[in-house]
Amino acid sequence: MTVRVRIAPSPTGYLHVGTARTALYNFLFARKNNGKFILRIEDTDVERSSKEMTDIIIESLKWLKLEYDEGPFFQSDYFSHYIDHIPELEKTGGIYRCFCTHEELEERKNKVIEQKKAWKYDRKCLNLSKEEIEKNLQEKKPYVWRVFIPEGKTYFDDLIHGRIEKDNSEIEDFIIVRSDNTPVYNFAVVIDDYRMEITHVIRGDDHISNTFKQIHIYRLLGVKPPEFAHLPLILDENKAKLSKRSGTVSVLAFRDMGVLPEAFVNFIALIGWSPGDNREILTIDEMIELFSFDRVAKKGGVFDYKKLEWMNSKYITNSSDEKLYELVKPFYKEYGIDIEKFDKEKVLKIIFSVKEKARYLKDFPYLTEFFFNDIKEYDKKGVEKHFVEEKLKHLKVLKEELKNLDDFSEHEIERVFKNYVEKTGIKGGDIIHPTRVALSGRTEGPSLFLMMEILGKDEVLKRLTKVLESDILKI
RNA sequence: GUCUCCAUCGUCCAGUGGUUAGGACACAGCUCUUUCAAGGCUGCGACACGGGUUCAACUCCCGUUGGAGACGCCA
Repeated sequence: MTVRVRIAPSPTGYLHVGTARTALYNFLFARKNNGKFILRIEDTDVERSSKEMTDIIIESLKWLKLEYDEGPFFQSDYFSHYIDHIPELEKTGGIYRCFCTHEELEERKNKVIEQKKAWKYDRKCLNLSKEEIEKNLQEKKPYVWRVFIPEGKTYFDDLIHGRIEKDNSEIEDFIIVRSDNTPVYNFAVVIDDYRMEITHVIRGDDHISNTFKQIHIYRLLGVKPPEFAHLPLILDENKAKLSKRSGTVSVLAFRDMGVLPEAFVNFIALIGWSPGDNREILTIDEMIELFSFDRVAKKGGVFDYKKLEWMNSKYITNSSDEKLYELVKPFYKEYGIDIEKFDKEKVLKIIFSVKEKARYLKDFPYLTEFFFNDIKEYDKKGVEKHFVEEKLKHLKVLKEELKNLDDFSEHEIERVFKNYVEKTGIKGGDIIHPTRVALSGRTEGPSLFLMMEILGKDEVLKRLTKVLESDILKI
């Protein structure tokens, strides 16, 4: 039997980090087993669902490169299919009409809660006589369909947790069809998973309590339930379920701050799963190769932004300059720099010069701004510390030596500096720091000699002259 | 409150009866060096508690405590 799994987000918000990881594990499991990975949009809540959100989900999945084999399917396209199963379910005697109104329910519920007891539907409509039902129907009283839960125990063997069991007395006669004749989630899921021949339901463990209910629907349908794998949740720093309140949870927000999709996928894969050894950096193919449910943790894991940052910086340094060039382009644009207007070879060198320092793609423009624009202001502390008479006088001499340098390359420049230091006996820093501030306005940045090579002889001399002849000295 | 799930460094993972309990992030320090959010090295730091089972428990069982999740005509 071919493995068929699905990711079933509801388009009521952005694609959540947790949903992304669930999608990833589904994807890995499908690829590992040569199965199919299917996208199904759970939009039975018509009021809260929207087209825009659906597009965002698809875009997010695309960005993560979690390509689905089938879909997207929309539950709203199948409303009638779900309801079609009602007569057959009714025949089993396992479901019944409930005419209780919200108000009645609320009232009875409050009474029970006042007594500090757990509320469960009290089955008021379970034993309605045929006549009463007919009468209600005649009066066009709205009703919902509920599933009758018999005595006994409900259990399933979870691929991650092992057997999970619950006494049926803890499960209420839940609703599967609303009074407006639309299916409620638990019902739609079962019908869809059945209809789509889903073999493995891989989802967050916040669905465990739903699973018990769904098993009863399968029972009434006379269908064997799929395998279940309930993933531990992703937590925030307070160890609560990661939610909008916790901070950034939208997958696209990570893209927009310059996280590489490969880094993101690698990072979330490792929350709740391990390749079996101490590897941290893995390609998607390695993950597919190594994926298995017995390497999935039972315990929820905290989303550690610092580690994501570290991992992203690793991926950035390991990316080629050419690839980075394309990735970084929009971030420069947003910063007001059109890198395409500059010599590409030069830009590639610029990217190379800082890629080990960047944590996010969005760091690049700031880190390299002085290559593209004139220096607007010099770091105050740097000026105080390095633009002092005795250091600048060396700078003046050095400038002349640089002027005579024909091969303005990193190594030749370095040689000039080394020679000068040797000749005069001053410390390297005494000349290097002032130069850096003069050329970039900053006290930190890429390797100085490489920076000078990239800037080019003319620009270097120009910037040095500007400092040496300006009134910065008189501060 | 009821039910369910869970429990190794601050965090993410290894460890499946006998280990000096391992790696990574973070943190601290040292170092390299021309700076740095980079590199290198070192350090700090955990088996929640109590009972069993066993020659032997971080590992198995039970309980306690703690945490989380679910308790919608939401998904």
